[in-house]
Amino acid sequence: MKELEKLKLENQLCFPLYACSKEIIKKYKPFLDEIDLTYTQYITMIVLWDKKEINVKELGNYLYLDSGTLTPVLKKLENKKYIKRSRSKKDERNLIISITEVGMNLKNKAKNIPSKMSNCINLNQEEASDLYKLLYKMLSNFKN
Amino acid sequence: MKELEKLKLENQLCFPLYACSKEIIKKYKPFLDEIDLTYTQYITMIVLWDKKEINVKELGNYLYLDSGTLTPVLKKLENKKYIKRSRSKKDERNLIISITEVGMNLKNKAKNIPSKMSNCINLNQEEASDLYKLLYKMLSNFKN
DNA sequence: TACAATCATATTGTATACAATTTAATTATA
DNA sequence: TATAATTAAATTGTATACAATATGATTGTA
Repeated sequence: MKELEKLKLENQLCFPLYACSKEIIKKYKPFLDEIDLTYTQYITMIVLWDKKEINVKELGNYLYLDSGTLTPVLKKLENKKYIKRSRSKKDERNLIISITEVGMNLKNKAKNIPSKMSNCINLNQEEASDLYKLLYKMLSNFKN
Repeated sequence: MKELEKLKLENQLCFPLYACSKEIIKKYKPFLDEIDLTYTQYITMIVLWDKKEINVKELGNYLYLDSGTLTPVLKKLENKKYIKRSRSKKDERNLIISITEVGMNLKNKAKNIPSKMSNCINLNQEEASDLYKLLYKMLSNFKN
């Protein structure tokens, strides 16, 4: 393909990635509205439902987000009483995020969201699995 | 898979899509900095390099963006003299975006960006092609 | 032809993202 | 052990995104 051909929207891999990501996140909205979470807040809670306790840096490693994004998100989740923010006593630089009981209870309300989302995506099991593998292969390259 | 298993970051298709999209856009940054464009401005210019003239609604259909996002982006591109914004005489509701000569000249400076980006992605031709097809299959489902 | 409905864009408000910088704490080292 | 270097979060500034609403133009229709 010529250089100028490659410079078209339909010939760039990044564009459908960017558009798909946004469109799927829009599909989440009605489900997430029911439990009063944004997508970013949702993926944060997903990590916390699993880990219970984590500092901002580690959380950012999981989510590919930095403190500039996470600080305001975490403050909002704290206002909603889903998490607590407290400094580590061992190392005062670290902010420990821990899930509250209210936050833990939210998991039960969220548990059917993945199934609902699967229904919004027109890929079969195999296609979804292929896509998943390709995306994680790319992601592995970006780590660090 | 159990419902609660699905509620993990590594079991949701949307998350790697969201993370990959952001990480690739970050990879564009040094190349786009050289021609003083953000990613959103870049994909806007890509459409204009091809179409030369288009209204906001149509542009939004290509980019999966609405006027709330595009209006400020287009004003910035106009400030940089890459495009002109003018109302259609046939239908004053339509804002016609047209590329300037300066804007058209930018295409030459941008033409090697796709090749540079390909080098940042650790997928071979076949994998990239598979990924591309899966993403466009998903996207087709979101149109409208 | 009034005027209701629709349409295209702009505006407002909220929530990310992220680069760059700042602040405060900890660690390494002269 | 002072202090330089490093680290973790927070802050600042800029640029999206998008829902909801407003505005002005056009179209459909009673």
